[in-house]
Amino acid sequence: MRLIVARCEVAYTGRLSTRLPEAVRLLMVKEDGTFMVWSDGGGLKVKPLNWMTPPTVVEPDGEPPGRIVVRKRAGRTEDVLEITVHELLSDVTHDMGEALGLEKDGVEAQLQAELADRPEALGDGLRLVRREWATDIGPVDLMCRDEGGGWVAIEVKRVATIDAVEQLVRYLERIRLDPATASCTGVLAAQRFKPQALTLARARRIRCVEVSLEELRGEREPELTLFGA
Amino acid sequence: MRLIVARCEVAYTGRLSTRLPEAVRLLMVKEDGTFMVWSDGGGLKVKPLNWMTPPTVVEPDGEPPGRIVVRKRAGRTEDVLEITVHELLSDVTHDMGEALGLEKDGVEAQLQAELADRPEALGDGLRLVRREWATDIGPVDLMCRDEGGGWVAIEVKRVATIDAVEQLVRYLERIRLDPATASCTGVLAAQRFKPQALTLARARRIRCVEVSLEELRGEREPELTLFGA
DNA sequence: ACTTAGATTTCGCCG
DNA sequence: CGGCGAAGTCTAAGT
Repeated sequence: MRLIVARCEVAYTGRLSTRLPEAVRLLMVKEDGTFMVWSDGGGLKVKPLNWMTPPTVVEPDGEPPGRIVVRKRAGRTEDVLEITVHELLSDVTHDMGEALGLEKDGVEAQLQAELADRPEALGDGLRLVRREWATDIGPVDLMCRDEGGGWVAIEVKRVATIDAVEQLVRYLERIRLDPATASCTGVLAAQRFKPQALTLARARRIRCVEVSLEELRGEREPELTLFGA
Repeated sequence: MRLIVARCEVAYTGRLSTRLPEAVRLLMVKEDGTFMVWSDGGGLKVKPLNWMTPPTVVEPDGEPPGRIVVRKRAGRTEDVLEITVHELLSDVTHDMGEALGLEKDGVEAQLQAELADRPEALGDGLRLVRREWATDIGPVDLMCRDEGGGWVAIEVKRVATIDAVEQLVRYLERIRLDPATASCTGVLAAQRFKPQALTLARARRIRCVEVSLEELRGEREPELTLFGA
């Protein structure tokens, strides 16, 4: 990885056009060809001011002179990042070797897996029939049956937005076309609910259940929050 | 800005839990308190492996010893980034001073502005009534009237997805509740249309019009593409 | 190669 | 401060 600190201006043209006035910035060039421009503040926090993902071509390869140009083919057009260097303050390269990937735990997939193991957390007597139940517009996360044998389609989200409600409604439309599942009801399960989602869900007769990984894993008492009827 | 290169392991607990095995990585600490962990490759390109946005507390402040802990209050819980340093390879700080913001040109706001100036690009005789026409669930981008005086609600997107169609349909539902605009029709304008969006738009009787900034600005001939009827 | 959906999305705007 | 919607979203997975 190469780290260049320089007083410079930056111009980008591609999907849009941007310009950065002269200031001291960090130019970060990763081994894979990723190129990024960072400032110390300026509103953006975790996102670079400008960037280009591989495959990139950087000119020139050697000492940074007055100008660095990064290019990339993007369909029929070309993306160009043009850096005018006014003063070079630092230029170091570090060999960082191989890096193993990031292990994650707690994303939506885990939530779905836990709910598949304990569907009763979403309603008394619920039994799992299938994960990823196919419809012709995509799979519903969980398909269950309740105590009375009724079908229940379940959509799982980390954060439930208005779009999640619409998505489940679309699935239900399709599922109910089949006489065998014509009376299927819908449940939206999420760690967090946006108010608009709750409002729309009520109008669409979707039941909402707030869940948490800790509770599902039995680390906490299940203080189930049910919205709507 | 402080740049630390070190062989280290990283553990994060917060909204989820992650772990990074021992390897050489870049620790980037911005003046505003943003903390990031970078590797040279590893799949992720423009996103850090781990990060924490301000306000953060970093312990300790001085020389990085065997351990660096970054903390942040996040509602009722706490986010923690714990870095075990096995070997310090570099630790430099650069004063980057003030940096002016990024000037952008070509995003959705521009597209909406151009269409507000030339609504006829979306249909013969269209005249703008108001931008950001308010409904009780949010504003429609453009409200127009056609040659016959009929109302036309227009949603502008850079890329039109199925969600954009749903959004416009929700607006139309509300607009049509008012007898004065009960016959309002809908137009979805975008630079690019996803196939699913076109299919759903046809079913929902939303007209789709492909537009481009260049054409709207008169830099190219308007070779209008109309989808559906 | 293209499309779809999730993300510790991030980020800006407006209430 | 919190909700809402755009983003050069980015990224991974499926087709």
